[in-house]
Amino acid sequence: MAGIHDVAKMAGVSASTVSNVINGRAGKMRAETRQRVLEAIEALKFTPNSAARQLKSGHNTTIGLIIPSVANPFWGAIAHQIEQATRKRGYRLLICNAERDPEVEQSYAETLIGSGVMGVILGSSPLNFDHLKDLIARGLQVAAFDQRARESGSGVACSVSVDQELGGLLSAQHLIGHGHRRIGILTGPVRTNSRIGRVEGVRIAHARAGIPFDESLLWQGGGVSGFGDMQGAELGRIGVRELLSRENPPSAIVCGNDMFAIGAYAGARDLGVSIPEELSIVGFDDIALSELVFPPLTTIRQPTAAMAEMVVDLLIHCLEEVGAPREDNFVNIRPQLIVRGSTGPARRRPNRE
Amino acid sequence: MAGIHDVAKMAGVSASTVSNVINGRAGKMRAETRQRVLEAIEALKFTPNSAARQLKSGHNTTIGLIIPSVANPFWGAIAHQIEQATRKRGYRLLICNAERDPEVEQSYAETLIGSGVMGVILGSSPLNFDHLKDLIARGLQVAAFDQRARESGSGVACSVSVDQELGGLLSAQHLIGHGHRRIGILTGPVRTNSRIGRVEGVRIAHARAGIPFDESLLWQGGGVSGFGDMQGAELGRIGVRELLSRENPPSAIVCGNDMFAIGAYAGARDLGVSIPEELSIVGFDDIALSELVFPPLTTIRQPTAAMAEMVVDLLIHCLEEVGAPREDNFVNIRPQLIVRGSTGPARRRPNRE
DNA sequence: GATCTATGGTGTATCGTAACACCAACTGAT
DNA sequence: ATCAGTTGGTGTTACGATACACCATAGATC
Repeated sequence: MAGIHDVAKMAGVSASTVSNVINGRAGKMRAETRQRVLEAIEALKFTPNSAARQLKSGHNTTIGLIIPSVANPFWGAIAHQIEQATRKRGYRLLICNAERDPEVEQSYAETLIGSGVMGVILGSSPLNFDHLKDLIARGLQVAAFDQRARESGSGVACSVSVDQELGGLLSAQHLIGHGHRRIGILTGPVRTNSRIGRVEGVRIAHARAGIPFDESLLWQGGGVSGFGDMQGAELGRIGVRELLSRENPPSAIVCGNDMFAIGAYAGARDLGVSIPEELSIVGFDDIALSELVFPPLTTIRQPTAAMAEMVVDLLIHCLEEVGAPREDNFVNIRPQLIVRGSTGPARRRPNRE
Repeated sequence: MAGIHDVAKMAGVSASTVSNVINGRAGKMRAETRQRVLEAIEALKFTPNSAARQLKSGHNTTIGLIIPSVANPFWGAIAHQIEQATRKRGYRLLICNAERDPEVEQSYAETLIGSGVMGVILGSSPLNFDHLKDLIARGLQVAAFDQRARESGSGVACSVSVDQELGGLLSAQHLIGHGHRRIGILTGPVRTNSRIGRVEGVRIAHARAGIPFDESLLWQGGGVSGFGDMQGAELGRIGVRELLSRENPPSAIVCGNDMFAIGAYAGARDLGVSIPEELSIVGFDDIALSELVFPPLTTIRQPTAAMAEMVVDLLIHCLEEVGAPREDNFVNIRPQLIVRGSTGPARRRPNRE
């Protein structure tokens, strides 16, 4: 492996000059010298050793992304968009899978900080950031994605999120507007701020319409320890079957995300229940698939491309200008209800009682 | 940020001893000393700086994964499984999105090598590895995933892949067995070895059955420059509409992957064509979604979990034992036909001629 | 009592780069 | 002729962890 000195020797200059060439300080030398150095770099296939580089400069241009699961297309798409946004700004992205497990998250964050990363985007929407407090104290900048980091006490530098509560509200209002009175919820464990917000929105919609929300219709799948991110669709399938087998089943279901909804399609089919005639379903996220399944899924759209650009912008800003976080570092975006074919008027319910 | 010296000072030992503690050379010191060091590490929240560490040792325990697109659930799942396998072996994984673009691939590979990564798993199945030749010459170990690296001239260290040709063969044979005589193919540009293999398999099945393969039914979407990995489903939708609008449309379609197939479902629906009664569809990959869509998708299963373990094993082996690559570093796995509901007997075709 | 050998450490060079303080040579003005 | 300013560099040091050679002390052996 060629080092900067080899290049310097070949070009007949000092290592410092080579360093200057590499780092674009073109004004510091003659064009001719620069050319010679460039040729030597080319000839020796020299790549600056980033370990050494960041050892000296103390930081690097990599940011980390910690998400629940790349296996969920929503997070896959997000990762993809964040990666693009990151690359456009001259940074690189390190993607980590943490399954929402605080320990794994912490371990990855430590790994990241150890490799010089100073900024991390966290997609898991945890209830608190205690597990990262030490890291934050050591200078790690954390951007929360998927929840608004309200109390500045958390130490989070910035956040970008859809207004989860509004999303839940919109989906439930849409259903209520169609005459649905018993609305179920299918979600992973309601132990993250994003899910809490969504469920709360559904409750508020009920309250506003003067309809009681039956807590027994809140189905949470994903086990005691897990969060059901990997197997969202499978859980949706199971959950819907369970809800529909009840005494007094719901006529509509709000899903924690689109994968749950797609699983719910399968579960409803298993039972011979047709959508939207007998059961209305609303998703959340608006992944690309939502439009392709049948019936096309009514869902809450998160403008992920714009959000990706935004977090990356905010985080890099926090990284480069070490000012105190301002209030507008915490962005809340209005989600949008996309009405497609999976929701319809509530049919007269065969009154069993 | 605490360094090793701060820890050393606090524990009243030298930096060397701290280093020994960190690196598990427990025999080198008294248990009591070790304990003191450990406590100091804890108190100072010390994380070894991996940049400095790998500067000295020259390498690190990170491997890279370069895939076409995390936005495709197949690759998302693969990334997830490779990440798990990697972590189990004490390595970390750097995931990169390269869209099959040789230039982006090369740039990421350079970035990776610059950050000390010595092994990369490549999922893009390119026709050749010329763009990585220089990097390989500089010591980068490349594992090909999704294609068998036949000629050792490529410099690839190992490979794990499903037998693509066999996959194509199985899917086409299944359809031919159901009486289909006009079989279409829906795929991204046939400019990667994996796709070439799959298509070739379909051709072979035709040849064996003595049926001519109509080349005009090979639909390739994804543009001249792109590879159609991000928008597979969208392309499948467009492609199927195009094929079905022909004079003499196919009665069955083999799809390049499951996302194409799912898109094809939507396209067929757009045209009011029912699956499998009027059109049979076979996918490739067997992603989790395949079982959930309706009708459940007949597809070719790639045993991704096992394959992920295998590549990681092989690559780490190549990394650690610097022996010459043996023949069994190149694994070819038999894919499996999973028959579900999207394929059925060919109906009598309304003979338009 | 002298020497040997574990045991349990320490001191320091080293990795490849960047930052920073220099400096040589030339130009043009006085 | 002298000086200031500019251009185009050079030399040295520091970054943080590690490997390796080295060393101090205690107890064992002759």
